[in-house]
Amino acid sequence: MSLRFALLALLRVGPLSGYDLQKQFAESVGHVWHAPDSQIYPELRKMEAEGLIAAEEQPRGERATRRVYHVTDAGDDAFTAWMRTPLAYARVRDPAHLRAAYLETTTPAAARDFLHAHVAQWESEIARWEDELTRIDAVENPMLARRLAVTARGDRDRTIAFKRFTYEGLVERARGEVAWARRGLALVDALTGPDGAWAR
Amino acid sequence: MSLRFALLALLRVGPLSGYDLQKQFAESVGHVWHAPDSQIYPELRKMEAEGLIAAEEQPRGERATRRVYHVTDAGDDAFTAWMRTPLAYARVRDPAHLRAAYLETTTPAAARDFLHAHVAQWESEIARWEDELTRIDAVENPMLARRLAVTARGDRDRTIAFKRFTYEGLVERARGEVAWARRGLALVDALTGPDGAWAR
DNA sequence: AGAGGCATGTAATATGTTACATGATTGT
DNA sequence: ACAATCATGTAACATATTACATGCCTCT
Repeated sequence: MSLRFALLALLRVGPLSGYDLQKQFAESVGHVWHAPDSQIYPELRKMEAEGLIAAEEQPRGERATRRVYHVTDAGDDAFTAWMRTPLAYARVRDPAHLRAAYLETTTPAAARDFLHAHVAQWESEIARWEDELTRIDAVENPMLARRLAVTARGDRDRTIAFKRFTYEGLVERARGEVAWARRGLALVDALTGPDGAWAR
Repeated sequence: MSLRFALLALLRVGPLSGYDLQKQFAESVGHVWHAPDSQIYPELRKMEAEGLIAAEEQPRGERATRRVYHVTDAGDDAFTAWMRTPLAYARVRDPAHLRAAYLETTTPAAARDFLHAHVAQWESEIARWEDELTRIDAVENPMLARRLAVTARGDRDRTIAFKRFTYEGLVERARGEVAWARRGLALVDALTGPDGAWAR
């Protein structure tokens, strides 16, 4: 359900072809809401059918065409309406915490592997998001630059402020995950005997 | 994919009917991995077809029967194998952070509503999980009590320790969400003019 | 002529959500 | 007799994942 609003958010900045959209997606909203190309193209068609966006076909070379999408008034309304609607929170469904709850059923080695992987996973996400943060500060992100170009002076600070707010939140959450997993590693150590098996 | 392992984790403690399982689920693993009844019953049938669990039909009154499931050796193997397998991390897909990234496109009032709802959402989760934590300490949780009853003395501490570890992690993460949203509220205040609209 | 990127998808499968449906049994 | 709760699902739909498929255009 959120995918279409992520797409609308990008298209509201200016028209884009499906391909461009998909590329930009990966390096902006994609950090927050991942979607593969194979989901984006069909969703664009559906949104077109529902009148939220419209395509302009542009010739590309002799035979090929590309479809450049723009947001319709209906699409704009749908987006702003969504922004005013309470979010539907999904129930918790978290594989890492599910596994954590049963770590005593496996070996200390497997428990450590899991926790190390958790640290690595979130550290790599932190790296991506911090990278985004520095690019936000430098206004290097292509999508953000386009956005700021069409944005009135007074709005720029807000746009940047909420981007920073968003990514800082993600980074902090990820740091929490890392800290949690490290505490888990300490716990495994504390529960392990000198022979490497669980202490008795 | 994780649902079946959540179910196996519960059934490994001892046989349960689909109904009992579903009830216990809601107040143990369900805090970590939510699933509605309508997903549990079919999954049990699938797991039975795959030989991970087996059902024993018990008469209930004159006409009715209940199917009591237990874990087979194959199911036990599947569970321990899963515990040793690296977790597949899903890509980030987070509606709240998606919306946060575009808060400048709505009114300050709508932004505040969203952030207040975020605080409320996570505070209610915190309450549930902290409740679980006190019940873990009191060994009041029926599922945990059953589990400890079939668990050798030395394993009890570990079982409890990892449960605590899991729920503490959830609570901390949720606290992070609350703190983040509160910072967002302060940010909205800072960006709002005396007329209640965005400052220019 | 060939590589790399532009451009757009389909198909099959898995997973999850929502709403609906039905009837038996037990305790009051 | 009736309510609560035990007990087990089906159907329809929405969403997401993975793998595969196809062909043009531009630059070297």
